[in-house]
Amino acid sequence: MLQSKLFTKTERTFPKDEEAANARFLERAGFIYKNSAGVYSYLPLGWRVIQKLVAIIREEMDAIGGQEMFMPALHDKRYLSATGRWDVDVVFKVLDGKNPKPAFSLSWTHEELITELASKYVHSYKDLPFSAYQIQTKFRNEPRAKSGLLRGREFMMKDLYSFHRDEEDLDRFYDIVKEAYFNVFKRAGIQAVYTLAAGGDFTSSNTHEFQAICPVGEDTIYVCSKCAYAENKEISKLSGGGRCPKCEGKIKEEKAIEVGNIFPLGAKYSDAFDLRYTDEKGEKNPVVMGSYGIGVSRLMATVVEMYHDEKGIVWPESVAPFKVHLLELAGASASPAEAGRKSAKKIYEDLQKIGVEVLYDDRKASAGEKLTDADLIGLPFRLVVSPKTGDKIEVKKRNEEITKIMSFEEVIKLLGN
RNA sequence: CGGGCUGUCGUAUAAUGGCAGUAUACGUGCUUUGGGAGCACGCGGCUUGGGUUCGAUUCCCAGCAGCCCGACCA
Repeated sequence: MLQSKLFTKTERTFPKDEEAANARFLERAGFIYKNSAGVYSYLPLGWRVIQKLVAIIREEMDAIGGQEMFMPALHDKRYLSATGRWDVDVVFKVLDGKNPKPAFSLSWTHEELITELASKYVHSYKDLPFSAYQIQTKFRNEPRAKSGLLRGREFMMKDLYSFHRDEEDLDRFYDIVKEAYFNVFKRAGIQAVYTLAAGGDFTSSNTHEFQAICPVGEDTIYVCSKCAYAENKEISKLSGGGRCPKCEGKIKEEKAIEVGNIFPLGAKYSDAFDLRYTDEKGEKNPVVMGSYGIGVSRLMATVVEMYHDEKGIVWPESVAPFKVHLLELAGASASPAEAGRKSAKKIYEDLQKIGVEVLYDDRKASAGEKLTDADLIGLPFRLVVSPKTGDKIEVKKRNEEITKIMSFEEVIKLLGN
């Protein structure tokens, strides 16, 4: 992509009032735009990051047999009424201009919808198990949106739902999802702690959360410094300085961001929508369900919280909007052929040919501005072409201080893996 | 929802009960070019409503909005 064509621009200053690093950097660098508190637009750079995360999540969900689908954001009142969740505080209710009372809500979760639609197709034990997921917008009227993308009123979520004949089969799949989730977070550069937690409005069972330890996190967890066993403070009887119930290791209290969770739902939703199957003996049984969420936009914010320095974001390669930031400093394109060197434009085109994603800063701007922007935007590799580099290219990794001078062939070798 | 802080050009800020200034961004021109270049000219602003006052961007009250703390939080 040509940076001169990118319609967004970086700001010279941080947004006032914002304290969370993800809000400060993502807004300043032009990844997101705040329309209202907790309501954001994803701009071209930010949307590419979301797409990288979505691709990772999709691969891991597909790998465990999850079937991708897409459900409505507009929910008829009958769905939430069936489970008593119509009057939950966070529900946005929609007036349609004719009916004086709201008859629809905006999607805050999809258990009701998928359970009802599953009841159309599931009749026999032969139809089980299966799982389906979607990546969609959730709306929750949070009493206090905060910390940039960490707690929004509108946000993006991957939600997976699984359907089983009994608890044993649910438990089996639960562990499979657990491993898939660890893969997702690891690939995104996030080390997550598997944490025992409560189920809130979703289930009365204990649940598990994937917590990224981080000072701006809203949750408090107790985690064993030896075996990483963890419990959320909201249900825990542990305390900081205590001993781990599993291995006697020392328990530490940590602030953490909940980046994902997995819930055993039992038959709560199946009962509400009469989702039952006939077993081998001809008897009808309720379908046992699980639901599994990953906050995609929150995950993006978490990556920024984990990977930034005073100059800007330091994207892990797996989720960076582009792999390479190619800077052409003034004078470099004066007469490349004459000087016997490859023009920045040619380098840009050749890298694209071999599939390297490049943001090419072809703007008429000072060296200082381009270098500062490169640090702020934070792509993994910075290539500089200038009169000083001659027929070579200067290469710097965003997460390292050293710069190297390389030939184009050496750059290809470095990037082409 | 309770508490606190804050609302001034696009952005970030200053001052002020009576002409609202600076930086940057933006436009034009010229000169520049390795860590947010220089000069000149230009464009552009006081959150809304009420009150006090001869006069309010400024003081007071309320609303709205944003951030932070708390409550809440799959």
